[in-house]
Amino acid sequence: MDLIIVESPTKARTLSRFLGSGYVVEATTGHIKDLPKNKLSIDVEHDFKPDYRVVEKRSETIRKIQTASKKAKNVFIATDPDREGEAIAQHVAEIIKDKHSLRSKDQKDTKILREKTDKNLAVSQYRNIVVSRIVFHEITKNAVEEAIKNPRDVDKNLVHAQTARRVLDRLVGYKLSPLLWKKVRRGLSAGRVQTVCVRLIVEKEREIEAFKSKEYWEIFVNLQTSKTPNEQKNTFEVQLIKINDKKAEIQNKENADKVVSDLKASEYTVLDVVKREVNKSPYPPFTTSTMSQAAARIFGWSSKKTMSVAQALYEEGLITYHRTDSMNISLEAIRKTRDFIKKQYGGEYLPEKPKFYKTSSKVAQEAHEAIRPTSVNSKYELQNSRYEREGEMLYKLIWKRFVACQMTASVYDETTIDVVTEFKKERTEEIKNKYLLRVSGQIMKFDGWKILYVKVDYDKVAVDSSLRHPERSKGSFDADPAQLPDVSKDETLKLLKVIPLQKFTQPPARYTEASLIKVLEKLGIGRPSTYAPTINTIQIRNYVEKNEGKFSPTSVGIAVNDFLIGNFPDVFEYQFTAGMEEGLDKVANGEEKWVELIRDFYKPFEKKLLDVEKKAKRVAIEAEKTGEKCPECKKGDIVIRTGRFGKFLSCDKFPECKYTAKYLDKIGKKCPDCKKGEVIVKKTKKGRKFYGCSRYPKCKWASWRKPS
DNA sequence: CAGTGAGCGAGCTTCCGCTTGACTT
Repeated sequence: MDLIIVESPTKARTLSRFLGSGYVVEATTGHIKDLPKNKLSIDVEHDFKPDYRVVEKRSETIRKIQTASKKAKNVFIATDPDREGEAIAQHVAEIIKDKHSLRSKDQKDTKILREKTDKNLAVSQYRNIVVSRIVFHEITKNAVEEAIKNPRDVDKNLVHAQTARRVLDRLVGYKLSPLLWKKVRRGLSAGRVQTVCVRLIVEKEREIEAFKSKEYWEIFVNLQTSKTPNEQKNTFEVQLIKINDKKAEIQNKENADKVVSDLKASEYTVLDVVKREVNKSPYPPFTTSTMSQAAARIFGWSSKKTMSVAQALYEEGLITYHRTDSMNISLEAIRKTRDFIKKQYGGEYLPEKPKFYKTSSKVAQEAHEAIRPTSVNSKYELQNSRYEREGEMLYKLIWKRFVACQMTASVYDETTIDVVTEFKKERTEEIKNKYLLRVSGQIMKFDGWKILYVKVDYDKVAVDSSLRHPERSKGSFDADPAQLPDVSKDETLKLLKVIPLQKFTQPPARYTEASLIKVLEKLGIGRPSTYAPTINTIQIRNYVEKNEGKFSPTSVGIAVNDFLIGNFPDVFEYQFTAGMEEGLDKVANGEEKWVELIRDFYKPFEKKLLDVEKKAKRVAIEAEKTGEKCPECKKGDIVIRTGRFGKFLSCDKFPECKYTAKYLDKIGKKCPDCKKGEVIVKKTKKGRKFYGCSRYPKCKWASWRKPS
């Protein structure tokens, strides 16, 4: 019997199904060793030696792996092919070795026979067991069999890269958080990822505050061609785009009036009619990031919800792994999908060659495939699940996006009509300006991959606004070309109407979960497994608030942000993680020692730490005023403060006046149960919002959903 | 189901990344 060890229990189940009886497959369920969280667990004085311990919650898992390893002939450690996976592999090797070392202690005659690395043959050998490391990037029988043919030893350099990553994050988090407890408020936290996340939100808010709206004008002209006698199709609308060969920028009413009067006094000639064919390629298959963005935009789901639903689909065997930064697709899946497309839609929907997609992210680890249905032929089934309905919605979204990514482009006919002004003879003297106006539009000639979004029954679920290409903002006015009359070069047109429109520039948009994840991914900050938890953390810490789906910073968030950015600018630079990744790559390649990497970071960091600890004053957090006067001392203002148990009301004359009161976040509705109390918004210890009655504990009504 | 803030000082809070459950007030 051979033992294979993977990370995910679902993966273990899948593997044992198609590998047969010669194999036992066990899962680690993530990391099995880590730094204990109640202390720093890093010996800064002695080369940053980390104190990795077995994770308490995994003791049962570890025991199972150890027991199974005793019966095995070969142990293949098949944890994910990335940095974290290599560290888990190392830890698995250690706990297996421990088991056998224990035996050698008990029974003097059984000891480790050999522990060495050969080039091809692998391996650490204990008595009659061979332990080796294998990797595969897709869950197919082929991939696993290939992997088993190519065993290797655990890559120590890659493990060291993980150690460096882990130690760095621990040092940043566990050195800066206590500093915040001292200088700002108890219970706060800082970290390489979460602090940058808050920073993005704070800086966006400041951009919005600093934003000054500017007036501008867009001018449209309705024209008529005499060539087409057919009444309904002989008019069209063009937009002013250039004045004297320069981009038309009209900033106020005076200028707009001048242009309008010029345009009214002009004659119009067709300068050019350009027709061309435009191809629109399908979108790449989903990754965690793009899937979360799409589900947020289309269904309005939080990333946490999307990930939970995806987890259910994954466990049900309906989709591939959902925490991934990769767009790779197994060749087998591509082949089957191509067969499906040809059969279902016909050859014109099938490109000559399969389409491959590549991640643009430099920090991508690509341990898994893209998110795709495990079988394009399989019908959706997820009965008796709490996510029955949502599961279907998400599955169909994933299914379409994936099948589409292997289909041909959709083809459009694009028509662009350019019109120039000439001046009526009698006014040539007055009007010196030359105006260029344009209209362009596209009409679908061949639907290609868009057939999935137009005709297929699945469409009720995903009328997909994410699929709109961002072609609109090219400065020219788009129209449906079916509505464009057939005009020709040098033709004279009749002016019908000039339409000036006053507009104002809009402030930048606040982040949503989706746009935040997009930026984090672009910056290489955080990983697919941490996007949702990070967004959760910064809300639980009360650094940011989500209102109508948009994030804004709280006064605590702003205070902490300014303190950290002010004192530790380099750690929370947007480029810091990218720099760290570069260093980690060097460690992984054996070009640099991990201890050196950490030392180079820690030396100046520690100095700064001591400096700030000594010099920085305690930061005052601005309390929000309610506008009410204190009923006790009649002098102070009532403000909203945050204590250990959440928000409460107090007098701002504290400590002279000790008035306090409960803070009730009323939504303006009576309790549906007792009809006497008010419905208020409360938060669980974990930070989740729920609705309750203000008369609690007299009335015990509570609900996760907002009462109607 | 009272308590919260400032300060006193005991004992506590805290990171990121890998993986799932247990199941919320």
